[in-house]
Amino acid sequence: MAQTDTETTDLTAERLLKEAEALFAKKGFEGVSVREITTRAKCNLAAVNYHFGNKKNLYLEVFRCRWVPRAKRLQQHFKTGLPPNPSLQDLLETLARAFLAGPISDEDRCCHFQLMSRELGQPTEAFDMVADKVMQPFFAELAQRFDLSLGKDCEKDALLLDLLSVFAMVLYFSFAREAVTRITGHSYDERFKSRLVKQITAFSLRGLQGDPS
Amino acid sequence: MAQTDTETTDLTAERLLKEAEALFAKKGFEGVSVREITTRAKCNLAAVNYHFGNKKNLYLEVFRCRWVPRAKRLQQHFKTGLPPNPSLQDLLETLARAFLAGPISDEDRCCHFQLMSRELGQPTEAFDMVADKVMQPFFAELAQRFDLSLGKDCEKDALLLDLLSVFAMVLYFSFAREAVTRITGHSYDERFKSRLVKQITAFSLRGLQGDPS
DNA sequence: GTCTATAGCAGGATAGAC
DNA sequence: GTCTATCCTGCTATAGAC
Repeated sequence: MAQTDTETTDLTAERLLKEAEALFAKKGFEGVSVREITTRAKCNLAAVNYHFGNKKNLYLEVFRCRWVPRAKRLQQHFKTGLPPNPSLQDLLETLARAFLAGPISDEDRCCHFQLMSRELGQPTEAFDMVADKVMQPFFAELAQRFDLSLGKDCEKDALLLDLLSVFAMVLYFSFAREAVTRITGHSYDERFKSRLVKQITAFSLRGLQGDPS
Repeated sequence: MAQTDTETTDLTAERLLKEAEALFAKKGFEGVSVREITTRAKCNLAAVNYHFGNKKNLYLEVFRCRWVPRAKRLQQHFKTGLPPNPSLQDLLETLARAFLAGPISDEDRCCHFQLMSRELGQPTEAFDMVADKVMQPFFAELAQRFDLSLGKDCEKDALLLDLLSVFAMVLYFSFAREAVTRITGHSYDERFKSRLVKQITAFSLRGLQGDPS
């Protein structure tokens, strides 16, 4: 019912955003044509320019309207999935599971991390938004939570590098599926994804605290 | 002196490969035009088609003639950098240092990992070559070396996942420099790169063996 | 808000002179 | 082996009918 003026009930624009996201993730900004996007979205070639002004702005809106909200949802899922007084292992396992096997479709997950890794390697304007709205606040919050569980002997700097290391694994196992499959021989079924969550949890738990016993 | 017939003294082709690699790494295959490559290589537009047939084949030759040899050099540097009876820490530190601060220019290093991460996320024909000629043999060799240092209680499967986890960090800290800089506030000077080597070594050492004491 | 039609340009590739 | 000139396709973006 109540809707802002910028986000009216515009099914065409929604379809465009959806298809554009999938294609940008798969082929990159330059690898996709407006024609391909509009064809897939079953609308007219001119629709991109009408709704978003130009191709580049469509790309930015994909991040604004789809990527950032999904990232927030994943963060939320992590938070609500935590037990009351989470141990370090709880934190790591809930985190890994939220990102690797969280409450979104596998297709969306691939899409999400593909777009992310493209921006990580080749930052554009979208990266600024992601860094400000998603990465910085989330890492700040994570740092706090882990700080509590780790005791007092860790400097801020070291903790951030540790968190980045954990994040590196999450990202790698999400976006380099083909390579992981080649090396390990496993395909990404539910069983293997669960195995990966355990791997990241166990490896990081030891990595973070040194001695688990 | 002795030269194969496919790799004659062709300075233009060399320049093309060099400039093409830098541009493909920076902007991706679709983001670069043949015109841009030939302009940078200070040669004629037709040179790409004359020497390599077409743009796609130039991309493949970049991997064949530059990427794979560089990867082999890095692997070699890792091997010769190891002490006679390497401990687990020796293995990890030498490995991390070879890739993060090894015997190539920083420009080449960025280039190398950018191309790699593009192929990891979006495998093309080049990925097959890299997987067969570089990844598979290197991981097999690493698995052997780490197996010796770790004792008998590790299954092959778990070891591979551990190695992939280490590799995930190496890759992430190499190709996501912008994000790492935003989160940590550090720029990639020699000091910070050394810090990263220590981080990966220490984190992985604990992650791999559980109890460092 | 959606369409067709098209302007205007940049892209990869090639032919043929030198 | 290198050049110029050019073909032709495909692209983004826009104008204007409906």
